[in-house]
Amino acid sequence: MTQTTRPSPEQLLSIGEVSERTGVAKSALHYYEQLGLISAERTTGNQRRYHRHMVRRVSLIVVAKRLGIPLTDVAQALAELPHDTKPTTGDWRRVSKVWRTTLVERRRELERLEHELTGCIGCGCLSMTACKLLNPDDELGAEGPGARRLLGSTDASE
Amino acid sequence: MTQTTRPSPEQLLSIGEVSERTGVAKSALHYYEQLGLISAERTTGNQRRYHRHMVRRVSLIVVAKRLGIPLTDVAQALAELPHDTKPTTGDWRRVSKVWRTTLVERRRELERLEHELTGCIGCGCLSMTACKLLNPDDELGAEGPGARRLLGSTDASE
DNA sequence: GGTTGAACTCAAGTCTACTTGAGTTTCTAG
DNA sequence: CTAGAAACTCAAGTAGACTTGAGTTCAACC
Repeated sequence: MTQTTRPSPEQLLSIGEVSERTGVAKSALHYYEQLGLISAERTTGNQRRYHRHMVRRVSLIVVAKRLGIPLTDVAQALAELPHDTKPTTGDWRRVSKVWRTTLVERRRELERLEHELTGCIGCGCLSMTACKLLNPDDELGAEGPGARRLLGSTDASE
Repeated sequence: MTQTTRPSPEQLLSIGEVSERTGVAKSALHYYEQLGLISAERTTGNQRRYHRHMVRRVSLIVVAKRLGIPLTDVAQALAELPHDTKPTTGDWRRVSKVWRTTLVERRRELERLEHELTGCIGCGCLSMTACKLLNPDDELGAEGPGARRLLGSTDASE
């Protein structure tokens, strides 16, 4: 890649267009801008004009939301991307890696829970103490607050 | 299982104890009760006394929250469990199944995203149109709002 | 050049999920 | 019996993520 793109007009998008393409309400786009997640140029008449690459940022925000990642975290991740210029492959790569790590962590958590639930259903242990999912209280209660078993001990890494 | 438990006093728990065992703040427990997610008996002096099985309900609530499931949905799932008596294996089994379905769905979604991101990282396609994750706009924009590619085409089956 | 749809700003409102505070009562250990 | 910890209720506040509304300005087509 690194195709030497000429400084073309790079057709800018209005907020309405970005909203349509991403499925995100205009008001939400305003909000994201307030939080510094996205940005836009302005016409002489003060209307927003988005670079095409902003659509990608918005898409990533949507994904993150879908995964329950708070906007502040998203902001952190996106902070690595330049607002003003088209992000390079390397830029995206960095962000992708961070994202992927988050995804993998979440998936692991889900799998753990899924496994435990499956176990419960399979073994019919639900009524008694053997079930890890539903009985984190008895053995673990003494260790202090927090449903450790349930949440998995994701202590450090996060 | 199905061990014929005598109608023992079944040591009831105070709100403080439930809070400690589950790691959920007392105020949150009050709140959950308001929403009908949990319930408790009362002493003659009007203090809450929880049955042990309520700890499990709370634990499930915690899990659901962790998965980003809104409390209203949790309420629906828990609606199948009796408040007043100890849920039977069958009761839990039903809830577990619903839960597991949700888990599986979420995990699939994550995996899809993970896969796409991995592809992006692996092939270095991020700069151009081939990347499904970051380019849902160009080809799909014409189809109307919504980041379809990103969210996966969760049309029918699920 | 006028009108109409799209945008703009800024303040306020909404919804979820709780937390905090005030003032009061109950429980439990000494 | 009494002091202090723990609970209780009810109202109000908070934080995140937006939406809604009011009043105003642009932009684009006929």
